[in-house]
Formats: sequence, structure tokens, C-alpha cells
Amino acid sequence: MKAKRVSLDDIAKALGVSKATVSFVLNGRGDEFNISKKKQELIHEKAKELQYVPNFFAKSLRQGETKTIGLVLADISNPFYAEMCKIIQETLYSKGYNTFIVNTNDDKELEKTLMRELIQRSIDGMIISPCNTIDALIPILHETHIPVVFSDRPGDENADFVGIDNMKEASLLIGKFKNKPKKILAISQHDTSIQTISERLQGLKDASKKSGIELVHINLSSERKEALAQVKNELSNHVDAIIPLNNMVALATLGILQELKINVPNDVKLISFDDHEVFSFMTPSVTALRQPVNKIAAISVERMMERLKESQVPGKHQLLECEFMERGSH
Amino acid sequence: MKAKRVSLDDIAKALGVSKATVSFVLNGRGDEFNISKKKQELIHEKAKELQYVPNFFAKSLRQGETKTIGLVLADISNPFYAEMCKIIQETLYSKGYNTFIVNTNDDKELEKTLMRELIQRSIDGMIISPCNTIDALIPILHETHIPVVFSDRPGDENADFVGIDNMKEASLLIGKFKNKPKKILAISQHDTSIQTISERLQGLKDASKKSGIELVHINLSSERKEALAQVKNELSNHVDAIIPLNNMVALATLGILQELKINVPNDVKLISFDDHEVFSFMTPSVTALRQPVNKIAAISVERMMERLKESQVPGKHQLLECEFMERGSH
DNA sequence: AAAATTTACTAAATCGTTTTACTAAATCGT
DNA sequence: ACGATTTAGTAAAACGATTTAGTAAATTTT
Repeated sequence: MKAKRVSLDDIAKALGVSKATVSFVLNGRGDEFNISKKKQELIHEKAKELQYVPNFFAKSLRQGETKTIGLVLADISNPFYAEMCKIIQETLYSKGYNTFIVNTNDDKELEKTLMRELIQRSIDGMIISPCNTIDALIPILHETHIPVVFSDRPGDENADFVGIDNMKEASLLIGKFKNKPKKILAISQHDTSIQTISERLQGLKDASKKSGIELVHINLSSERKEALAQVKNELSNHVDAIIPLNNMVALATLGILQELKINVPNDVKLISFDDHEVFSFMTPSVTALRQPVNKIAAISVERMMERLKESQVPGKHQLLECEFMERGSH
Repeated sequence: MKAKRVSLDDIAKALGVSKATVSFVLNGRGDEFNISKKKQELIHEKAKELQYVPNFFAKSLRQGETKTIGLVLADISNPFYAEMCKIIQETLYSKGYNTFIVNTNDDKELEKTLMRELIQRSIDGMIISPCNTIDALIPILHETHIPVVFSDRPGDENADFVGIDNMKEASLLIGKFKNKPKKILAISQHDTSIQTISERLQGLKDASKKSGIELVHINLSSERKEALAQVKNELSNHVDAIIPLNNMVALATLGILQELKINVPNDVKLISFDDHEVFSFMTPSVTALRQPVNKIAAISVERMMERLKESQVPGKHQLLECEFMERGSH
């Protein structure tokens, strides 16, 4: 029942010319190959009439390139990645590339499988925010020789990376409270082994030690009740400032504080590492450190384009500055 | 410089067997074709040793199917679509399909181009939330004969559709305020021609007429100052309830109300058509009508799987019920 | 008018798989 | 021991494009 697609050969036969001629003309190289204007017109007409759609696979198979970049994201429902994804796709598109987006859900096994899937599709390059340590990815990346750009989360030393300096930014963050806090609570959620999260935590540790501020850290339970107890417990131990280690954790934390009837910023100050589009609409508005997501996206694509031209340039780590969004919670 | 990939033939030559044999074995059909255990093992070993990755294009070209579904979304940075996207991708993956996601940004031209791109890639089917009226898409969809499922936003009458009954849900929404309002302000933003938005508006119009409630509608300016003036003006005209026509508009509206120092729900009540993960964290928490996004996603995939099996079944419109999230703003 | 060049094409190889049709050798049934 | 069947494969066509090498006819050059 499947109506097969119209092929080059169908057009060629309908007009009594060769496939080569049709191919030349439809690729805009008719003049170059001395195809007469009349015949060119005829071919274009016939192609339209038959609703010819070139078979991308046949083309890629022959040409060995796909003009497609794979984009491997950890969590597409996080607005940070959603925005990054949107910009990367737009930018790549403007350069004649398509984007194959996959979402790993921070699941290492799925990440491996999806990366293999992308490589099978002969993508020309890959932009990736790895789940975690990239140890598991190395063998996969060695199966292929396509350029890889790590975005937001670093890969190995000599691979391209575009993102922020999490340690530095975190350590600077401590100085941003209006009044120097006595005891800071850093909060994470889910997997603490994610490199960006542990770097942020390390930055906070270093800076708090230097400035004589006490620092505690909890990893929020996924059980609501337990999470409430965790936070309540820390607050009763004289915590006067909170730094959630990313935007989603910040939202969860704010929900918990609300339920505990803790007032921000009166009872406790809060600065979120990572911004969220809704922070400015909340009461109080949430002070946050904003990662330059559009720059990260744009520069990632730029790096990729360079790599695609000459693959032997050494890896470059590009660290961008964050912006402090001064609002009402600190 | 480009190191070409290892092919079936490389393995075949290395072992002195035919390509066919290698293909049979690597596809797990070695027994079926009476390939000896010893040879099978040898082939698997060699494949691993040479890090063989099958060329997906060659395979698809030969087999005529790609096990890939195209997913065309209007705005991936809207959490509703992001979530839908995530679930659709997961569900399709569990059924052995990959997902090719594209983001149209509600741009009709881009939508057409991207759809063509997908069709060129011989996707087996397409799940789509069209920008707008699908008139422009019809010719494109006729270029191909792959199954199409419209998700969240309807396509034409006899195509599959999975979503909600926007008119009905909107008209029911008016009865949800704790106290019957006198004058409701419906707010949209950007393109009012999006079908779901105009259906919601129509539903509100019908219901307000029946229940003797006055209804006004504005389309929010993208100029912040102008938008503030628009809302202020309506409020001074005795509006006592607001219904933003989707979640993003709700966020924008809340921002404006905050800047105008209008208290919700004391000065004005608000119910959002469309939920957002942050609504429960806000002060006051935002009452909203929640679309069953996971059901929409799951059923969309289900429909697609049925279509892929037998393409000649008549189109089905599947309308799901929304859930009223009773919170503090109404 | 013969040689050289240009014009307007075409035939066939190629990319890397899958799959059909075929074959030689081994084993089986009687 | 003879034909029949099974075993263990192989060769070659096919998918649909691109591209190289070639060619006959027309035109230009000398």
C-alpha cells in the first residue's frame, strides 16, 4: 500500500534524459554542466509536477556528510537547557545545519545508547551536556572521529568546552549577600556527582573558609516530607542564608520554605545559582546568578563550525562570566 | 584527513567471508541462515575489534524505513511543550523509535521548511503541534504519505488529533471562581490566530453571555510600558477577574500586576488557562486549569503506532479532560 | 576543409547496507 | 550407493542519489 516516493530516475524516465542531467539541474549546477535552458526548465517543471523530494539518505550515503549536528541534553524540561536548545538549533540552522536533539534525562545508560544512535546516523558533529563524569563516554567518542563540543558541562581536558567557571562564580556569590551571613546552607537535589554541582559546592566551601562563614550542605530528599524535615532541621541550627545549587532546586526550596511558613528574606536570605524566567515574578523576587545561556549556545555553535573546518586545532576551554540578577531575596 | 568509518565489507575482507554473512550475523540472524557458531563468534569479535558502527543511512536506504518519528513543536521553551516532548521521546524510544525534534518558534515559514526537512529524511511518521491554521501545511503533507498525528493543536477534520476541548474547558472555567465575577478580562499575547487561543476565547464568550458576566479581551503589547497601561486601563474599568489564555501569558500578567501593585486575589481574581510548574510556589499560588500533558503525549504516540500498522483507518479526534488545580488566586 | 574546441549530454561507478537466488559439500534415508 | 535434503555459505541486485569519465555532434580555429 505504501506509495513509494518519486525518485530522480522517475523524472529522468518521464523526460527521456539521464539521471545525471536531472541531478545536475536540481542541484543548481545545470549551467556548469552545459544543460540547455529549455531542458533545465522542463526538469524543474517535471520535478514540481511529480512532487519530487530528494532522498536525504541516498544523498548522505553518497556524499559522506549529513549537515546534521547531534545535540545531547541532560534535561530538556529545564528552561536553561530548553533555551540553550532553542538557540543552538536556530544558530545551526542559519549556518545550513540541522539539529538532532536527544534528551538523556540525566540517565547515563540512556546517554550512551542515544549517543550511539546519533553516531550511527553519521552526524557531522556533536554538542553535548554530559550527564556526569565523561569516563563512560570516552570509548563511545573514540568509536567515531567527529568533532565534539562540550557545552555547559565540561568533558575532558583537551576537548572544546563552552560554559562558566562554576568554582569561581560560586565563591564570588558568597560576597553578594547584603549582610554577611553567619551560616550558609547549600542545597542540591538528585545526583551530586554532576560535575557542575560539585564544582559549585567546592567554590562555596573555599570562599566560606576564607571569609569565616560556616557552610553546610544537604542533598534534598525526593520524599516531600523528608525534604521538609531536612530543611527545617538546618534552619533550626542557625542557618541564615540559603544557596540552592541550581534553578530547579531553588524552586523546590522556595516551595518548602513557603510550606514551613519561613519568610524570605526576613527569616532567611536566598540567592539561587542559576536564574529562571519566573524568579522576577515571585514574591519576593528571587536574586540569582544568571548563566549567559545565549552566549554559551552561540559560542558552542561557533566552536563547532571551526572544528568542522579543521579538526586538528587543539581543544579550547571558553569560560564566560555570569550576571548577578539583583532582586529581593538576599 | 577524515578517517572513514569501518564498513561491513572491511569486516568481511578481514575474515575472508562475504558481506552477506557478516550482515546476517550482526543482525542476529546467523542461525536462521545456518552460519556456524564458530564463524558467528569470529564475526562478532572482529566487529568489536574494528569498532564497527553500522551506517544507518545505507540501512534505511535499503529497507525503506527509518524507525524515526518527526516531532514538530511550536515552542520548546514553553514547559508544556518541553514536557510533552520529553514524554513523547521516551515513549517512542521504548517502542523502538527515535524522535527527530524540531522547533518552529511559531514561525509559519520555518515550520514549512522544517517539515520538508523531516520528510526528506524519510521519517516514518510525524507528530505535530501546528503553528496555526494548517492550510499552508496541507500541500506539504500531501507531498508525502506518512501518518501524521496532530497533538495539542488540531489539524484538519479527518486527521488524527489528540488534545483538549478548548471551547468547553474555557466555558467551564468561568464557573470556577469562588465568587461570581462581574467583569472578566481575557488576556492573550503574540498571535491571536493560534487556533487553541481563539477557541478558548470563544468558549469564554459563550459562557459569559449565558451567565450574564461581562467579558473583555486584550492582546498584550510586547512593549512593557504599553502592556502596563493596557492592564491598568482595563482594571480601572471594573474588571474583577482575569483569565490569561495560556501559562506564559499568566506569568507576564502576574509580573504586570506586581509592578502595578495590584493584589491577587484581593483586588482581582485570576485563573490561568494552562498550568506551570512554578504556579504552586508563587504568592499567592496560582489557580490553573491543567492540561493532561502526559496523557496527550502518550496517546499521541499510541495513535501513531496504530497508524504505522494500518494507514487506512479513519482519523480520530481524541479529546481529554483537564484538571482544575485549585490554588490561592481565585 | 581538417583539427581543435565547445556544447550537451549519458553511462556507469560509487556510497554501505539488506536480501534473494543460487551453489557446493555434507549428511540422511532407504 | 543413490537421490534427497540440509548445511554453510556466496554473488549480485537493489535502494537513490552524486560524480567521474567519456562521447557524439556542433561550432570555432587555422
